[in-house]
Amino acid sequence: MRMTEARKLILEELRRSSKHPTADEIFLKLRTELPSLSLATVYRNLELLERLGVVKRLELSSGRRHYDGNVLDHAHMRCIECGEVVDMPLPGRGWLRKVLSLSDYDLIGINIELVGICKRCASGKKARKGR
Amino acid sequence: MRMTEARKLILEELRRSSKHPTADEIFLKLRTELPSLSLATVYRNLELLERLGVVKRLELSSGRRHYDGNVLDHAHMRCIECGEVVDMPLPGRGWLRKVLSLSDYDLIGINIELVGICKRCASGKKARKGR
DNA sequence: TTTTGTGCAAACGCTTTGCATTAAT
DNA sequence: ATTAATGCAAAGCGTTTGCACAAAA
Repeated sequence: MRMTEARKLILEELRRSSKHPTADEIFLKLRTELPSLSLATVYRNLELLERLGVVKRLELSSGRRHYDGNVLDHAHMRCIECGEVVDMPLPGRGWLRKVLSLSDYDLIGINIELVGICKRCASGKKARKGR
Repeated sequence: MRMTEARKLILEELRRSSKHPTADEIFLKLRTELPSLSLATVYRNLELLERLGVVKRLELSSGRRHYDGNVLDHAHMRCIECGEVVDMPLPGRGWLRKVLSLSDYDLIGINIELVGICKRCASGKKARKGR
């Protein structure tokens, strides 16, 4: 694996921000620093970084895929108005034990998405940008 | 709202099975009973039934959207090998209270997806069909 | 008879891929 | 020099939509 300019920037961007960006948000952001960058490269690198376990793919119900530079497990809260996503703690061990005992599954991962309206949107102060 | 043949069959199918089908799984299933049915109609009815709160849209990380005839809140466990989805209980109230106190959001809904491998797939007895 | 619902096919939005070219090693 | 990585454009795939027609009410 070669450490290319694109790769480095994408990883830095994910590590730097806590904003859980989508592929094209990353693309638009980095385009200024690396004008030759293409969206396909962003997608390819995100897939690779995810396979390496360096970055986490978030399956939110926004229709788009989000990425997270923080691999430690946590849940997410998404605002249905503006699309903002913030980190939340996981439920306690008790629930997990219950789930495992009920299911007969080998657990690989957990995706927890809380959906709501953030304070700013609730008070009508922020422009709509997501769905 | 008119109770058409298509509508009735789609709703029945969702109520009957605990399989959390996708739009096109429903389409393929009902095609035998109602050959004139089109995929677009399935999509339109699912959206309508969801708006009515009669059916629930599941945001799983399979790339496709699943629907659930059980509107009561519960989590889901998905097998990454065969795509099977089974119901699981929600975490306890304690975690919810913590999340709400930390977030400043008005909570609207919760999507919890556990990802794992079911017993049959783990023992190599079932054919791959999902992702 | 009036609308709502439908089938069809085209459009859409995000993601993936084939291929020729570029650039890390 | 070798081969992974890239840009571009096209293809893919699930979902949505415009429109003329069909069928509930």
